[in-house]
Amino acid sequence: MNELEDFLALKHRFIPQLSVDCVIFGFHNQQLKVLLLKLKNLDLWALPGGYVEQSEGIDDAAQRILEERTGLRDIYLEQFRVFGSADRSTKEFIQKIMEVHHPESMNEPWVLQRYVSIGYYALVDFSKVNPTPDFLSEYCEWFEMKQLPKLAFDHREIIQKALETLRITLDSKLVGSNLLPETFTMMELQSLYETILEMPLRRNNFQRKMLSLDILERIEKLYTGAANKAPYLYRFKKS
Amino acid sequence: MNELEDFLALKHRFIPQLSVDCVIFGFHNQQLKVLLLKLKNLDLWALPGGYVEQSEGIDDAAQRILEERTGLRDIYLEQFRVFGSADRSTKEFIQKIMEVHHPESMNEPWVLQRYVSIGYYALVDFSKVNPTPDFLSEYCEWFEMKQLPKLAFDHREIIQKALETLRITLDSKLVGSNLLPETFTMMELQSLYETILEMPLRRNNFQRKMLSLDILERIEKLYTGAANKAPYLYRFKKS
DNA sequence: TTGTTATTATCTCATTATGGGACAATAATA
DNA sequence: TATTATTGTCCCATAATGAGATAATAACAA
Repeated sequence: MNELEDFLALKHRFIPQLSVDCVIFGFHNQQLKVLLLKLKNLDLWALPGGYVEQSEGIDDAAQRILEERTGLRDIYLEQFRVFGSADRSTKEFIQKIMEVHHPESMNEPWVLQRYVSIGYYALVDFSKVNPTPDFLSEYCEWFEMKQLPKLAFDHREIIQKALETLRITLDSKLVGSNLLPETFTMMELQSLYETILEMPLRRNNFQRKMLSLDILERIEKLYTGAANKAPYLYRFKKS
Repeated sequence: MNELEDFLALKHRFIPQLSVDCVIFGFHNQQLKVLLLKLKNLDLWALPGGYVEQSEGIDDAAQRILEERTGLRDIYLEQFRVFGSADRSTKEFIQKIMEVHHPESMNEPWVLQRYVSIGYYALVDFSKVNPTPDFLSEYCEWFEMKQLPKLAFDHREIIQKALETLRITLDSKLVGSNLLPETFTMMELQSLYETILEMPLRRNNFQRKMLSLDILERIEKLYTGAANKAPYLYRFKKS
């Protein structure tokens, strides 16, 4: 547990009582997924998160945390809300975690304090992510939004709010260019929208709308071997 | 300066390095206004702000700050962004303030530290506000958005971001019911929208849109004494 | 009383956007 | 060569929006 001791020793490096939590969205097999960490010795999962260094901007802190968990740089990132109700991180809960990990540090006031957490959501290309646990966790895995495991603190609420924000900004933020691979079919783009919005869309009208935005380039056809007309591949115009 | 000493003595009451800044919008004489504080002994104005108590939710802290500056309770409030770049509050700047106020406290590390600030915007009925300075300020006054004075820190940027957020959420948030008095004419509502959006709107189409939302109740006519047709008064339906 | 004037409240019509069905094109397979 | 499962378009009814035109009316002037 040397890592943990180092961590506690370095407390002056960080802004106290302030954390950053990241909801990392990916899209795979027609489903929206979230990257989560399994906490060591506990039957609980948590969002990738961390603290803000004294000389570090909050967006930089989020990018650093994201890079550590995914291996990716310059990820698409949006601050969406601060979670700071008085009762969100109960001492009892943190205490439970600390007992298992490091009984001596139970009285360490720093980790038992109440935290205000800045919520970010990130959009990543699922296929490019290399999930990496941190020193508090054993695994780092993707979960379907529909089948989230038991989550620590108010992390379920944070994920929910992130999704709501994503829905609202879906049209204005060109979400597809971050969640899909370089090239994709119109059907894949549509099913991404359908998954996020949780509602069916009409093929014809969706295509009309997307093409009218003038943000897509049509590339060659994709021959999948299926017994039907081959769909076009698209990519987002870079501008 | 006893108040200031009390304030510094009570530092353990608050979450360190975290502040709340409120952009309080009002509407008067067809103009959008912001409530600002004149800092004592400095040619600078600042947003109403404060700190979060250890046992207080961040929204509660914002409401408390708002009540202290306006005398109003249960104000309409939205969290809109966190300002936390590494260089936003330079030590030099705070030091300048402290020199004037209280030379002994210059070395007080607490107030010289870097701050992360949660930005809220509030919508209030201009006519009901009783502007009240805090212990760091001499005056508390309304300013037109178009004629802001010299502002401390990054407060001009904070105000700008608040206005942008207000514009984007204008349609979904029924802004009028918070910025206008109980009853108002359609023209007043329209000029509120025009002021926020900074663009002219057409009378006929604006009225059609507003009435179609089914959120307004038409009351009696307003006889102003002007030599023309008297406009109807409206109020927002309560539901 | 009877215009006159400045607004306010509606109406109308063209244009654009959206919802929803229909149909032709086509890649593999029978 | 016909069949099948999709994909890419087209068309039309309806709804929303932009923009001008017209009617109503409160005070005032003649």
